Amino acid sequence: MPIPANHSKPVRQSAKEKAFNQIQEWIIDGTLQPGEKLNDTELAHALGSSRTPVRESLQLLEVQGFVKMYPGKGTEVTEIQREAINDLLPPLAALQSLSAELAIDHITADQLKQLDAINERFAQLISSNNAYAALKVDEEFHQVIIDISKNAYIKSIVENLQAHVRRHFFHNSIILAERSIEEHKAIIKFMRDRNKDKVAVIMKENWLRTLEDF
Amino acid sequence: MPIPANHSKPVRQSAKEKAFNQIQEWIIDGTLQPGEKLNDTELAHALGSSRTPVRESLQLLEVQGFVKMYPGKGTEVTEIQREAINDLLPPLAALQSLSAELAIDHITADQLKQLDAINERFAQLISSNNAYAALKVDEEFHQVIIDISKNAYIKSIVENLQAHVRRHFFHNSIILAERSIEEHKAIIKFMRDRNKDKVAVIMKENWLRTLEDF
DNA sequence: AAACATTTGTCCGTATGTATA
DNA sequence: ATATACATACGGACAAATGTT
Repeated sequence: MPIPANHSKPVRQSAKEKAFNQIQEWIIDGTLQPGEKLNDTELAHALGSSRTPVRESLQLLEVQGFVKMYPGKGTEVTEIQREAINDLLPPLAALQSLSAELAIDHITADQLKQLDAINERFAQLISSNNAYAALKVDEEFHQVIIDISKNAYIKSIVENLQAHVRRHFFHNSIILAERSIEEHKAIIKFMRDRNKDKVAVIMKENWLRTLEDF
Repeated sequence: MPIPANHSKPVRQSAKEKAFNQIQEWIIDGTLQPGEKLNDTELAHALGSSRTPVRESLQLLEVQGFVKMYPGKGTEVTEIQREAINDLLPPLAALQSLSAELAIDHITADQLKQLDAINERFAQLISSNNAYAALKVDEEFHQVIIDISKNAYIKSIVENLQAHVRRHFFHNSIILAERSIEEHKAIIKFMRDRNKDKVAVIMKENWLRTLEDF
């Protein structure tokens, strides 16, 4: 009897990881509303675990800025102001821009083609008005560049900031404009040309324009 | 009986905070060596607490990149390669540079004077070869700018990255050159002139030069 | 292969602290 | 102001997982 070869990842998820991922998702998609009070006993019950994994997850979520813990008092989901995006995008733009510059030192022809392919998918989702799927593919595009740039610090910081962007998407209907398609093409072109200055400029614009589009 | 007015901060430090700060300090100053295996029971004993606060602290330290936890196996202090500073400084430089630009929109005359004063202290510590104290005052200089820029995302990210820089100071004897004094003066000048482009450039240089000085 | 030793992961009870009546 | 109710912070014990002999 042939055993299925693609047992992919028997990633045993610890109760803590499960709790973390679930609570984070609930906060991002709005199931848990901004300002909502979080009771660890309740959450533990809802997740079928004890309070410990919930508590540990909440602490990690606090570091990421999704909840605020008032010691001895309570824990609540952080508020989300529309204007917070003004604080969020500039550092994200700066790091993505830097990442693109750094990626130029490592990028291969195959990887450039991969970026082309991702941007194709992105374009199709935009034209079919599938906004959320488009956002996820946009994230993928930028994550590939970050992986290529091989900088673990940037990678983890950007992952965190992008989670916040995703939350704004749900709450304040951020949308990605068609113009991003062309900007992505330009980014790929300048990376192919090994033009650090230009790729940095356009990458920054690509992110900051989201602000102007409000 | 007059009660001392400077009861400074009756900051109730929770056991978790105490554990976190102590362990982080031990890692940064090298008391806990890179690669060292951490046993939470031992640490708890050393800190006079139970495993819970230690465990929670270790999880936060993992997010910050100071330890690595292998589920079910063990926890160890992350290695520190001299070359890691090459990954660390570029994003830090980019964010500090951005922060200086943003600060220009808010900075007051008083705050500019405050920066002058800090740089004076910095210069004295450099000339008296007090390297670690100089590093701390340098951090203070940049933290003031970050506070002025009023961007919570940048603030928390930079705090984390600076903790790593401090660790490199202890392990690989990073030193701050006298040239930093003049660069700080230039930064203050350009902020006074509200010249965003120039302050961004010199701020970035101020951080990246640390790399070149090796 | 199986049982052991060690360390982490989880559970839950209790103490402590905070807010409300 | 005191007491009461409630949620968290912490502690200690048990369970699960890993590596070893």
